[in-house]
Amino acid sequence: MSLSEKNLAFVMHCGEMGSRWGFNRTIGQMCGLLTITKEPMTANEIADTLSISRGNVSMGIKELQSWRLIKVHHIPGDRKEYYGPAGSIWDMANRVFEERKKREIDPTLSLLRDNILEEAHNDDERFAQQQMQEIHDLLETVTKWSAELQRLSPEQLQSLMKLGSGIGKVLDFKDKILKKPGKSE
Amino acid sequence: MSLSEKNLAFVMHCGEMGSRWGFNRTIGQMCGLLTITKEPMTANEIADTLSISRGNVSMGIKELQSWRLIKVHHIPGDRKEYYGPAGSIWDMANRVFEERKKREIDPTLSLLRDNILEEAHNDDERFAQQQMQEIHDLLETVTKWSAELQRLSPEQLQSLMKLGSGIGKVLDFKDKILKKPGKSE
DNA sequence: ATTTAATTTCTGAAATTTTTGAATACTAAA
DNA sequence: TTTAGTATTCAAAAATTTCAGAAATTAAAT
Repeated sequence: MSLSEKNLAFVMHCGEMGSRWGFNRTIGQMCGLLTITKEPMTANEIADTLSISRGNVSMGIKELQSWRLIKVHHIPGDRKEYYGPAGSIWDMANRVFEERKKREIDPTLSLLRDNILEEAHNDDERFAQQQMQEIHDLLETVTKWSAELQRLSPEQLQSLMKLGSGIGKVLDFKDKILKKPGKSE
Repeated sequence: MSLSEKNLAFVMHCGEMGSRWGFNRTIGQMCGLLTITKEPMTANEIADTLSISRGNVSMGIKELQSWRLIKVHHIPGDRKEYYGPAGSIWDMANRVFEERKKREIDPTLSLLRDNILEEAHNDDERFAQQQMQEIHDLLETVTKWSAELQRLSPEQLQSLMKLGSGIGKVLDFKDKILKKPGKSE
C-alpha cells in the first residue's frame, strides 16, 4: 500500500496541479494514484496510501465519478468496491476536456446568447454587444470543433494528430477537396 | 462610471466564472469590464464601477498584465494610467489558452520527462511508467498542436475553423496530398 | 524641495474551500 | 432479523484564498 518514491512524487504532483485541472488537491492525488496503479484499489487503501480521511476519499470518489474518470470493480465474494481508471489515458483526457467545457464555456455561451438577443439601448450597450458577439462566436466555434473531434474515428484522430506542421499544407488543398464537382457543402 | 443592467450582468458573470477560467472573482470582473468597455478606464474608475478597493484593483491589474490580457494607455497631459484590452477577442482567448498551457501542462510535462528517463525498479514502477509515458505523449501532442495553430496565418485558421465536419473528409485525402511524388516528409 | 497625484505593497479580517471524524445509512450474509 | 463490514453524510475544524484599507512608494508638477 505504499508507493515508491518516484510514484509518490507523481501523485503529489497531481495533487499540486489538482486545482489547476479543475478539482482539488485530494482529488488530484486520487486521480493520479488510480491511474498509475495497476490493480484497482479500495477506498481504505486510497485513504491509507494518501494519508487522508476515509470520508474525504468517499467524497473524492463521488466527484471523480461525476467526471467519469474512475469506475468500480467488484471481486466475487468480496463486498468492498475497487476503484480504477475509467478508460485509457486518452479517454480520461477527453473526459476532463469535455467536463471542463461544460463548466467553463457552456454557462457563458448561454448568457451571451441571451444578451445578444436583446436590443441595445445606447452606445455603451452597442459596443459591449459587439464584443459579446465576438466572444460568443469564438466559443461556439470551439464548441463545434470539440464536438467534431469527438466524432472522428480513432484512426482519423491519430492521423490528424500526426499531421503536425502538415496541417498548413493540407489547408492549402482544402478548397480543391471540398469543392469537388457535384459535392456542395 | 455605472454599467447598464445587461452589461453589469455580463461583468458579474465573468466574476463568477473567474476562478474556473484561472483567476479569481475580482480579476474575472475586471477582465470582463475592460473588454466590453469602449474607452480604457483608470484604476479608480474600475474600483468604483465594481465597488472594490483600490488596492485590489492594483493587484488585479498586475495579474491581468502577467496574463498579457490588458495594456496601458496614456493621455497626454494626464498622469493617470488607462487600461484596456490587450487585443482582439481572439488574441485574448489565445493568451488565456497559452498561459493556461504554461501553468497546467508544462510543469507536468517536465515532471513526466524526468520520471520517464529513470530506470523502473519493480513491476509497480514499470506499470506506472507506462502510464506516465502515455500521459507524456498525449500532452506533448497537445503542446505541438497548439504551437502549430499559433503558427498558422489568420486566413488558414479561419479556413480551418470553418471546416467543421469537413475535417473528416479532408483527412481522408491527407495521404494523397502529403505523399505527392518527390515530396517526402 | 515640497506638494500633490497616483500606484503598489502589506496585514489582518472575512469569506471560501477543504478536510476530518463521528454519526448514520446501507447491504449482504448469518 | 440481526450483525458485521462497508459506504456516505454532514457539522465542525483547519487551511487557504481573497479582500479592504492603511501605509509605503513612486513620480510628476510647482
